[in-house]
Amino acid sequence: MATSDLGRPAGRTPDSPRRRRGSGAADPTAAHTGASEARPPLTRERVLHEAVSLADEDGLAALTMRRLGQRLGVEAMSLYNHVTSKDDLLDGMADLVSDELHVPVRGQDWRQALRQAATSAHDAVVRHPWASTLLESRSHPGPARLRYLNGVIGALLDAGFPIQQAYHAMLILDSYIYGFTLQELNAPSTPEQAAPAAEEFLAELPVDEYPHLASMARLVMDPQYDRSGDFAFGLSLVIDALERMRRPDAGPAPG
Amino acid sequence: MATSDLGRPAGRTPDSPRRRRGSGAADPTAAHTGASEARPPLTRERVLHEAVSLADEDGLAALTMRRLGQRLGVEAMSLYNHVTSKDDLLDGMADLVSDELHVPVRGQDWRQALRQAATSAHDAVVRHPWASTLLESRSHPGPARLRYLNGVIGALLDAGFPIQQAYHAMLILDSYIYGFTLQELNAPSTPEQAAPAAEEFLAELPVDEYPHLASMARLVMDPQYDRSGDFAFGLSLVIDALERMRRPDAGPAPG
DNA sequence: CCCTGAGATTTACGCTGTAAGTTGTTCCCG
DNA sequence: CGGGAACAACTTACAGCGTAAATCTCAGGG
Repeated sequence: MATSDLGRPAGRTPDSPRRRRGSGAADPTAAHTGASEARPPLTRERVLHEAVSLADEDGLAALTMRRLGQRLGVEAMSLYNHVTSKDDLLDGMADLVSDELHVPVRGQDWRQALRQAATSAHDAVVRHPWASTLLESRSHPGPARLRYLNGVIGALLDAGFPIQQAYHAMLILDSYIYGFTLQELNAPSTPEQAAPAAEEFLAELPVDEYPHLASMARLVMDPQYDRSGDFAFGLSLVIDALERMRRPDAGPAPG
Repeated sequence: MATSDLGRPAGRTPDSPRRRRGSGAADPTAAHTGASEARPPLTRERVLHEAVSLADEDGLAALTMRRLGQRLGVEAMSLYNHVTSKDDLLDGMADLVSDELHVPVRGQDWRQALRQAATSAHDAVVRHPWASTLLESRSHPGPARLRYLNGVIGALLDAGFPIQQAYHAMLILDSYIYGFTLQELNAPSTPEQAAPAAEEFLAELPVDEYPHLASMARLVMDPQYDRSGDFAFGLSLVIDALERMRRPDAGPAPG
């Protein structure tokens, strides 16, 4: 709900849609048709939110303009009054997800701040698995993503990282977050799904040919094994490494 | 060129294509039509290699069955004699790329071995940008990928990592490789492309709203700045962190 | 000689994103 | 109140997609 201005910085120069903002001040949902129970008018926000819901429920492949229109009680082509193309739609969806990320606030311990930011990014992508491909890959970052990036960099600079080190730190951190989450999404998540899948995998695997892989598969398929802390574990390892980059001479566990 | 048996472990149970291997022994390229200059017969390998070339040249979106058939001098439907579906084609392509990765050999220093493996993975994905999405996300890993995974795990176990730590280490390492490379691919690579793009980005960016992001953008768009060592830098940082995980009590720079 | 069977082809279907043209409604201005 | 500009929604159409199903081609074996 937070974001109320999408799509400003990316230029694009479309003809009509994209950004209504400066036009008036009137709430578009309070328009015309007095008490008539006509369907609520389409807005970019409504289109984007419905697209996110559709992708959440049925996957990104199921997000077609026709199906999206159907859910909004409208023909597919009507969507193009609020969105310049499907690509623009995806950009908007990506920024809607970016808006769910925790942006570090000044004055906090930088390690705590980064841990929160990273965890929120991880969680958001888990909530919206289809966004994994979109978040980093869209070449037109929206305002929410810009806010997030600016906040993370700010936290690093505040912590005393020189800008160059901050750049490296962010690169490494984002790589970990993004890469880990993508791997996680490609593995069946819930234990009741994972167990039979792993069973089948191991059954088909030529164990004598890939012995190390097999024993690791056995470890992972153990229902005892709790994977929920894996992300945080690696995250701490990475953040500790960054701290050591910042203060090379300090002891192994700085305070 | 190395791999000569694709697609064994994944089961699949198709009807006719997928694996010919045990059928005879005859080289399929030496078939019939004596000296006639008929086109060489299609094989799964030929189809996969041409698909990789096509994706390398024109991107994954341009890889359609019709265009692929065209390049092979054949109708689209003929491809289905050698590939069960487009998904199967993608699996095969992914494993062809996996075959370019360096598999650690026993007895080597584990840090050196992992560095080589990681670097080869990074380079392979840079060579085949379309593979970034495919490599980790295919749920039917081919033999080349299995070899790679088995080799990396073996290197970690040889180094003395308990299996659980090895699992964490591989998760973190793969996350870094995959995440970094994906980020890298989404940024314009060559300086002559990057400079105007960054210029435009900075020009459109509300600098007072995102000051930290702006100053980092300025750093990165500096033509002086050489990004070629960034991957190796982060990789060493991660590997050092893994070493510290293995030997928590050791000094800061173990050797 | 024809039969067989594998592989190439043809045809067809339902789907996609979206360009272009048409209709309908709302709002502002005189 | 009427006229007309804006614009949202609808309709139609098109080229392209993956692939199921039926058909055609032709070398090799009986």
